[in-house]
Amino acid sequence: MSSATIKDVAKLAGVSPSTVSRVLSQHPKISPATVRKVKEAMETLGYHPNIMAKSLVSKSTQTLGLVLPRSAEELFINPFFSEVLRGMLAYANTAKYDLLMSSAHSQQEELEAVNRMVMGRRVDGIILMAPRKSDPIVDRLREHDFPFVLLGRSVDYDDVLCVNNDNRKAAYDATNHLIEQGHTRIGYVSGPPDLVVSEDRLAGYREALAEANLPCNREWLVGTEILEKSGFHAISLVMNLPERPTAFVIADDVVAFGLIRELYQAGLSVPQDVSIVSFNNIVMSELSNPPISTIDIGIYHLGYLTVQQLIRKISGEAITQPQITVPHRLIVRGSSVRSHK
Amino acid sequence: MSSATIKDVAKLAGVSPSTVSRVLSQHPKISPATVRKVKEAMETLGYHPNIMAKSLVSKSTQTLGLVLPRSAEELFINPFFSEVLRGMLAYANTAKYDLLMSSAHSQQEELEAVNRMVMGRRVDGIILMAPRKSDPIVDRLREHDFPFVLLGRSVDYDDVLCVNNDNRKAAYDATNHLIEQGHTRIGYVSGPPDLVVSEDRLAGYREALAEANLPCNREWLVGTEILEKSGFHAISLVMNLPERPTAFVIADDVVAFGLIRELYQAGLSVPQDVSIVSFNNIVMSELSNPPISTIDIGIYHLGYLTVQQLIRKISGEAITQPQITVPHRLIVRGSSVRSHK
DNA sequence: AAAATACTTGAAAACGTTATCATATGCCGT
DNA sequence: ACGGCATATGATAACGTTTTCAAGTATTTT
Repeated sequence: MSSATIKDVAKLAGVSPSTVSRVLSQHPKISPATVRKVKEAMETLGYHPNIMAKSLVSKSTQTLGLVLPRSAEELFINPFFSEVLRGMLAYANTAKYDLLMSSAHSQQEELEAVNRMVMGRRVDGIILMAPRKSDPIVDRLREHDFPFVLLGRSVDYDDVLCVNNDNRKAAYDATNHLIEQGHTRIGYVSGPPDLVVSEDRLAGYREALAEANLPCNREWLVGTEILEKSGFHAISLVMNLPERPTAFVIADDVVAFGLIRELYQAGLSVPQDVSIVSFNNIVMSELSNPPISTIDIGIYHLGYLTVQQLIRKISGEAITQPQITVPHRLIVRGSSVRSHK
Repeated sequence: MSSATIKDVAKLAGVSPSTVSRVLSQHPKISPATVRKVKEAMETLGYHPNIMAKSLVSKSTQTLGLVLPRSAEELFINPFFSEVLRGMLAYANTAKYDLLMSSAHSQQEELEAVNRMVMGRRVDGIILMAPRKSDPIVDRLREHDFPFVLLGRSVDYDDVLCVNNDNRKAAYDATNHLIEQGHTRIGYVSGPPDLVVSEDRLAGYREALAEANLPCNREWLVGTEILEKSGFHAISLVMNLPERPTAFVIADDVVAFGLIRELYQAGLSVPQDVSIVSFNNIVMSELSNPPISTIDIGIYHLGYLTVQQLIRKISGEAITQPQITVPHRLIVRGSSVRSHK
């Protein structure tokens, strides 16, 4: 039951394939009568254009590539990912684009996947998530002048499209909030250290402390992976220090969840003994006990705008602002304010 | 900078395009010397095959379609989705398949997306998530004899491929666990009512109650959407009844989170006043306070096996078992056991 | 040593579209 | 009424692969 081709439609409608193609692409100079005939024929045959053939000649696939970074395991478990994907799909959908996803377990596979997509002309543009410092793939795509957009900040070039938060400022705000609550010993639990975002946030944290003339003890810097479990031991180490922090800025809500639980088991409670501010404002941060104070970074928007920028680039629209910053805002909840001091 | 074609490679290597194609597809009868020459040429030209052209003639795209249901908003916010996607991508990756995602806001769009993918020969097979009772898309794909797999149970046909849990038994187990803890008034908070899975779980819940000769009060059945917020009001209603439940089976961990918080705000605590068992075992259910007792349904596996089945079907392998059931297991945590009775 | 057989390569036709160019028809101005 | 000019359609050549068929060369068989 192989599907009908443009020729079948042409034959049934009594016109040439060219005419059918013109009807398909809504060519202006075509008589209403013919349009009707052709559409009728398409209907009765259940015709749908073969996208491969179409792409082959028109060189446009209406598809965007999304290669998941090799740290996908971490990302995935985090609701951050589904939310950003939701934003991406939302815009893609309005522009009639689809998303082609590929996952990679190693940098080698990552490069292969990009090559398959890009060089194989399988996608019109590509989205790169969570860039590391100086990513070879970025260089590659830049050389080939292939449309792509970074979800995150570009370290090396300032002409590449990217959509990002002001992570430095966000961490600065988070830290400042804790300072305003009267904390003087504030720790930091970071994400994967080679991610650009981790670096930026650490900088903002440091800046806020410096500005308030507060100490930034190396021992209070927990360098955990984004997965919640890995940080556990580190946390107990920190909390057993003679001079232990009374508050933490945490790079991710999921990590915060783990931390709260860990502290609870150690007999410490949030926010009475330790205050907490984290990042992302995932749905469950509001439902936690206590609810988690967090920086809402507009994840959905991040995804939405990323795709919007990419599609603009592909359509050849002039891009006035290659680097977009999505605003963040601090949401204060129970984890960082003690009801009765 | 348009990329090199197979002809360019052929010219540089001094052979015919056919030969290059044969090298590409690892044809057996081709001399080692030629292979070397051709590979060299491909290397220097940075050649990558054009997948569109390849698919056009070979009629295989190495791509699987995933159309997100119109209730995607709900699904997405739930970590369930990223986990199942992770499993899907993992297997797809090993088999060198990519995933083409499309989101739909209405049933109309859903059908369009499937048509674009299937009739446009853009994918080799398609994954359908969270099927509703008697889905027209299933009928359609069946008619066309197009490879597809259901993540969930097929209500109407027993020859369609599907990967599922024994949701009836899972709910039965969850309910039984609460009964064993001594509860006699057990409520149920369900997911979207038109989903097959909701129906199955409700049945299991009822069965367990009936078997234990316990009442199944209609007023204790909270029909919430899967999003955590919607259930709030309903819950307060239930808890204000003269004869209120002392335990709940909850269709989803995220809903459980919301419920615990809501109860807490009403001055009730878990598990002292109300016990809870839910479904999915998302990462955060372990990190909750108290940790949530839940049925682990093997989400990752669900996704992994779904793609495995689909690819088997596509490859024409004989499928002995069209319907696969992924085992579940009850994980007892703090939300359902009172430390000191 | 001739014939049969195996192995390796090339030429050309397909796959289902779009796009360019040419052609036929009807209409207008003079 | 006739050359010119829109307007609507058709023929044909791409697009970059794979695949079938045939042919050329090397190797074996009798």
